[in-house]
Formats: sequence, C-alpha cells, structure tokens
Amino acid sequence: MPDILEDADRLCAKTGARLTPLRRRVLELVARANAPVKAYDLLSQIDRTNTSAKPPTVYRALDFLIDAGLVHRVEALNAFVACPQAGHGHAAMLYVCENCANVTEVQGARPGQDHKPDGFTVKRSVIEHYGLCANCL
Amino acid sequence: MPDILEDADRLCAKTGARLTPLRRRVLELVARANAPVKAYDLLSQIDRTNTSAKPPTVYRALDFLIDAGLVHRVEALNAFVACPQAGHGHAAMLYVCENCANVTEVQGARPGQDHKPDGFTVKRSVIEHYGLCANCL
DNA sequence: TTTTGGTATGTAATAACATAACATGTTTTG
DNA sequence: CAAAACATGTTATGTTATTACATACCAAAA
Repeated sequence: MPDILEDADRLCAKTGARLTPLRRRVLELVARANAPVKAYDLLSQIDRTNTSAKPPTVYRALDFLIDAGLVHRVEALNAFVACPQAGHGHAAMLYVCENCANVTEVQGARPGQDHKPDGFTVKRSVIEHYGLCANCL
Repeated sequence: MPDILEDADRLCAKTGARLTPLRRRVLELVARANAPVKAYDLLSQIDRTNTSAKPPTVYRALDFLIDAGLVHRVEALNAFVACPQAGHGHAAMLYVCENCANVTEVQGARPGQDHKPDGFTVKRSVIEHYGLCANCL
C-alpha cells in the first residue's frame, strides 16, 4: 500500500522541502477525503486539534503542498485534491464525477492523447493555458 | 468589422434569447476590455449609469451571457471574457498571456489537436473535465 | 554561545467573490 | 385583460482568499 503520506515524506526528504507536522496534517486531511475538499472544511477539521488555526494557516499549507506537487487545486470548484502520484510534475488532467465527486487524475497531459478513464462521460471541460504570448515572450 | 454586439443581437434573435439593455451593456463592457474582467469591476462600471446595480445584477447578466455562449468564465482567474465567435458552442481552450492579459480562444477542443497560437509559451495548464464516471453513469 | 538570517506559524482584520431569498416590475401569451 | 413567465431591484449574508504584522523556531556564522 503505497501510502500518500509516506510518498510525501520520501519526496520531501529528497528535495529538501520541509513537510512540517502542520503541512503533513493538512495533506493527510486532503488525502483522506478522496474527493475535492474546501479550504474552510480543512480549517474546521484542523481546528479540532489546533485552536489557533486561521484561514492563512490552511492556505499556506496548501500553497506549500501544491508547490511540492502533492496537491492539486481544482479551479472550477475552489477545492483541493491529493495528487496520487506525488512528484510526477504539476501538469495533470482531472476527471471529476459530478455525482460521486470522485476525481481521476491522468498524468502526462500530452495534448495529442486524451487518456479519458474508461466509461467517463464528459459534460463540460475547463481548458486554460497560462504563459506568454508571442508578443510578450 | 464583425462586431460582437451585432453578432450577439443576431444570435439572440435567432434563438429567442432576450438580450435586454442591461445584458447588452454587460456584454459591451466585457467585450471592450479585451482581457479578462472581474465581476465587481463590471459592477462599478455599470454603477456609473445605473445606481441600482448590485452584485446579483452583474452575476445574473453574466450567467445569461454564458448560457448564450457569448461569454466565457475564466475559472483560474475568477474573471470573464467575451467569446469572439458567438455561438460556436461552449467548449473552448483559452490561452491567457500572463504579461499582457490577452486571451486567445481556440474553438473545437478536439483532444487530439492542440491548436496553440503561434509563439505562445505555456507555463501552466488547467485541464478539468466534469461529467459522470463509469459507476455513476 | 550569542547573534543573525531564513523559514514557519500565529493573529486580526478585511478584501474579493458569489448567492439566497424575497419584492417588484415588465413581457409574452392564452 | 389576466395569468404566467421572465427580468430586475434590494437586502442581507455566505464563501473564499489575502494583507500585514507579530512571534516562534532552527540552523549556520561570528
């Protein structure tokens, strides 16, 4: 059982990133959810053990985890999911079921091959690329 | 000069959608911006002529325009852009320049062909598909 | 070992984004 | 016209996210 938390520990040990108890706790909460989680839901869960948790607490932890490639932000939901394969780069396609909220992540967003999970029916897609246009390069 | 507002008039005439003065004004503001615009920026612009405008005013107009295929929501920016080719379906890929804020829209999000604008350098992509998974279908 | 600098967290306040719920007005249609 | 459907006005509040500054922690340099 390739535990997400163990993977995270290994990855951070390798890269020198500091997976502190707080950050580890947030990652644990996100990973356990196996559905997109809202920042304020995380906050209220942290709150049970750490009364000093405030919005910046959770947003900072999430920023760290996103930078570390351990968590993805789901833009159209304002929510967060754990990345199942930590450190496989930040590019991922997400397939979000609107009924059960399950998220399947497909790595290697090669534009040519749309590796849709078997049986998934897409109703709506959000595709946004950010970078520099020819003029600004 | 295929004006966006004229296109919108034609399209709405055809479909029976009611492009009221308020909605037309919002579309005009979005179209003029030629960059993603925030809802509250629109609100303050409307406010100059219509003192009764409130957040629901602008969000309702935007919802209408999005349903009509005249405007896209840019999820990662919480912002809105006018659709240059009104009525070409709701599926579009957006290429957003982080320097000049210019947005290029590519229609026909065929997964196989990534029709990137010439010279655009992608730094980050948001790819999210919403629908039903095999279990929930 | 004290200082220093970098990183992480605590804390208060508020900014920014969005919707609920209900009242009122305006078109369309039978 | 009357009724229904649609659009807008209005108040209030809910939700998401950041700014700004204070404090704590930890490791390396002096």
